[in-house]
Formats: sequence, C-alpha cells, structure tokens
Amino acid sequence: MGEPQVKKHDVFQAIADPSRRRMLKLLADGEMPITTISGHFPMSRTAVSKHLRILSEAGLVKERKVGRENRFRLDPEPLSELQQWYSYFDRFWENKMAALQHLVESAEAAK
Amino acid sequence: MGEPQVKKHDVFQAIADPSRRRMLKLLADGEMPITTISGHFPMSRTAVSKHLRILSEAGLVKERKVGRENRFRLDPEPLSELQQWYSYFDRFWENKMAALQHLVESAEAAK
DNA sequence: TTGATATAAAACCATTTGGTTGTATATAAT
DNA sequence: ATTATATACAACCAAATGGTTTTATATCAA
Repeated sequence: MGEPQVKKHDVFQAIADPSRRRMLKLLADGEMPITTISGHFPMSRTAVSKHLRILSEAGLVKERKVGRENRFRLDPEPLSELQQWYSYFDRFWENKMAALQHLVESAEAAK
Repeated sequence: MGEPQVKKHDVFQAIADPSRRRMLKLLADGEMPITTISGHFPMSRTAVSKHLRILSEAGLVKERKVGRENRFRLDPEPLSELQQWYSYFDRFWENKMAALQHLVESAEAAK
C-alpha cells in the first residue's frame, strides 16, 4: 500500500468554481493541451494552468507530456464521492422510485 | 414572474466547506436553533451563524423565528442541481446498469 | 424589574483564491 | 542556427473566506 495520499484539494472544493466545472465538461470531449483549453476561457493561460493544477490535485484530471505539450484528460472517478455524499439526502425525496425518476430526468436534461 | 433571483452563493460553493456539509447532515435530523447547531462545532456561534447565512443564500436551509430563537431546517431541493451537473458524466460509467448499481451502492453506504 | 438567554451586527484580521505580468526553459519548425 | 511555440515558475495584487471579539437588542424567567 502506498502513502495515504493526503489531497490538498478535495473534489468539493475543486468543483466549487464555475470555470473549473466548465473545464471538466470540456475535457469530457477528450484529451487536449492547455492551449486548446485556454482558448475556451476569457482568462490567461497561466490562470487556466492554475485551475488545472487544482483539478489535478483533486484527482479529477490526469496529465501527460507529449513533446512540448502537456495534455490533460478527465478522470471522473473522484466525482463518485460527490454522489456518495449526495445520497445521504435521498430519504428526503418521496421514495426510491421518485429518486430514480429524478435521476433519469436529470440525465435526460444533461444530454 | 418575480425577480431573476440572483443568488450570491450557489449550491456548489455552499457545500465546498466541510463544516457546512456537516451542518447540512446535522440538520437532516430536524429543525434546530443556532445554539444547538453551534454545540456540534469547534467554532464561535457567530462563525456558525455566518455559515448558516451562506447555506440560506444557496437555498439549502430555511429559517423561522420562534420566540427569541431562530430555528433552521434543511431544504435539500437545491441539491438536485448537483445531481443534474453530475449526471453529465454518467456516460463515463460503463453503462446505465453500472450507473444504477453505483447509485444503489452509494445509497447503501450512506445508511 | 432584574437578570439571563438567544441572536444579530459591526469591526477587525490572517489566509486563501483567482487573477495578472514578466522571465525562463524545453521542444519544434525554418 | 535562429525563431516560434508550449509551458512552467515566480512575484505580485485585490477580493473573498473563515474565523475572531465586542457591542447591542429582543425575549424569557425569577
């Protein structure tokens, strides 16, 4: 077993920023270098790089050096922590069927 | 139609803080005044009050004056925005069945 | 009425956050 | 070899965050 992996930034804090949420959705389209990502945001490449660092520390993106590029790709796995926390409040929905209904509807809305 | 309701704090930012996440779980047990809530946290009552203000602005808690007390209760509804955002990444799980499996497991874990 | 209780509100503070610009370095293209 | 590209890194900055203490106000209890 490795180190306990103390994350400086957790997933909740990582997705608190709207720019970072947009970056994750953008990266859902596939791996891309910082310059490409940067083209989608009204801020400096350095600022984008800092956001990606935070996402990386939360385990939500992985990086890979290719030539002079640094390519990023999404790793959605840590988002399951979100799902798990959220599920604590499931009992506040009418019943299981309503919860599933809700899930399906939101899945549709996200298409 | 009323005002567009510009929220100063959104649900993502509200749950970014671990103390606020604990407060929401605590309030899942039912309505309670600030003093009671405050008893569960190693910080001043004023600090707790500020956190509750942020949760209130995000629509996650409702307050009600009863005598000299100010009682807070959970309103989980805005959490559905979380669920909706999360669902965008559903396609990264193997398939729908795996997603449901995952949902059920996390629901179990939260019991 | 005199305290005690529950809370709000204001002022203050250190640290973090989200951004900038400027400089340096490695790689690729001509 | 020279130039252009992709990025990292450091220094800086204003505003937001998460906390404190102090002061004030309303309500309940004796």
